[in-house]
Amino acid sequence: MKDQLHISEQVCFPVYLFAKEIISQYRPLLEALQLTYPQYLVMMVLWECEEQTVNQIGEKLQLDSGTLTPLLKRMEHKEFVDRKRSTIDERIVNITLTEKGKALKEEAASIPGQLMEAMNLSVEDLLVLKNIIIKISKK
Amino acid sequence: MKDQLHISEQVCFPVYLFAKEIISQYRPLLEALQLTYPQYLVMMVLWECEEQTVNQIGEKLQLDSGTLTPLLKRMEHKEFVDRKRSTIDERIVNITLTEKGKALKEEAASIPGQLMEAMNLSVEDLLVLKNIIIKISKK
DNA sequence: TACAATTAAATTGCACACAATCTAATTGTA
DNA sequence: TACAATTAGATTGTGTGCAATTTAATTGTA
Repeated sequence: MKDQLHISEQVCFPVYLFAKEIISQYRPLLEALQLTYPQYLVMMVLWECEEQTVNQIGEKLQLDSGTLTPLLKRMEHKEFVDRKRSTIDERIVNITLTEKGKALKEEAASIPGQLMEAMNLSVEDLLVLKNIIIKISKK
Repeated sequence: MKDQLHISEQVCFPVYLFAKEIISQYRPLLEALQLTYPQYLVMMVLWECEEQTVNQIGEKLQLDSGTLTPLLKRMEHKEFVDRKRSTIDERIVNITLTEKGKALKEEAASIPGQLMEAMNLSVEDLLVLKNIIIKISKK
């Protein structure tokens, strides 16, 4: 039996490396928009629905308040979002897109295509990969 | 044409989520060994070859000195590795396993199996995933 | 042999990521 | 209605991850 504690035998290591590679390919593209990758994910969630609570964003992106609170404050400082505590339930903080945040969507439109080109990926490759991960994750 | 800036259309997001999921499944298993996932990767590299430079470890794991230097210091503090500056070339720091570090391999032997069980993954699933990522990454 | 270029780590600074805890507000229920 | 339980965010602390810079050592070359 092969030694499973061998880096070349690891299956999770390539996933870990690939995820880092993706983010590093996004970095220069997103830098032009003053966004990091997690911030870009938040923007995508907000472009779909312009007002959401911290919790709703966190559920969609699988991030907790310990990550999101400071991240959203940085995005507020860059004037992409507003943070307002709900008057109906004061525990809740509503995140809304600013005009600047909405406008950023146009600039971001070319990012998905640019990324695929940068990584030299085909639509087919990505679909196969995505479907396998979704299939595995769903178990 | 579909809106590519839609979280559900993203291919990279599932990879990012899956990588985080893997690490979170490793966490409780590795905690018993007092290791984090990146530290576990370093240990695997060292179990293969008990003396390596910071650079060699960094190349294998795709991590730079900004990440590795403090990480290795934490591992030194836990007495899993020794850090010794080379006498031949004083720019180089050699990392070696301590006896405690070598012994940890026995305890770690069950981790790969436990992880697959925890994530409910089959060998087939993982091989397919690994091969696709390697194929895509190699382009 | 001087000395510029290169190399290996370390350092600094910023931004996640997450566990654990805390605070304040709301809800459920006796 | 009191009041315990729950909920939403914020905070604290630790550990990556990486860009940029720094320091010290070594190498290449005029």
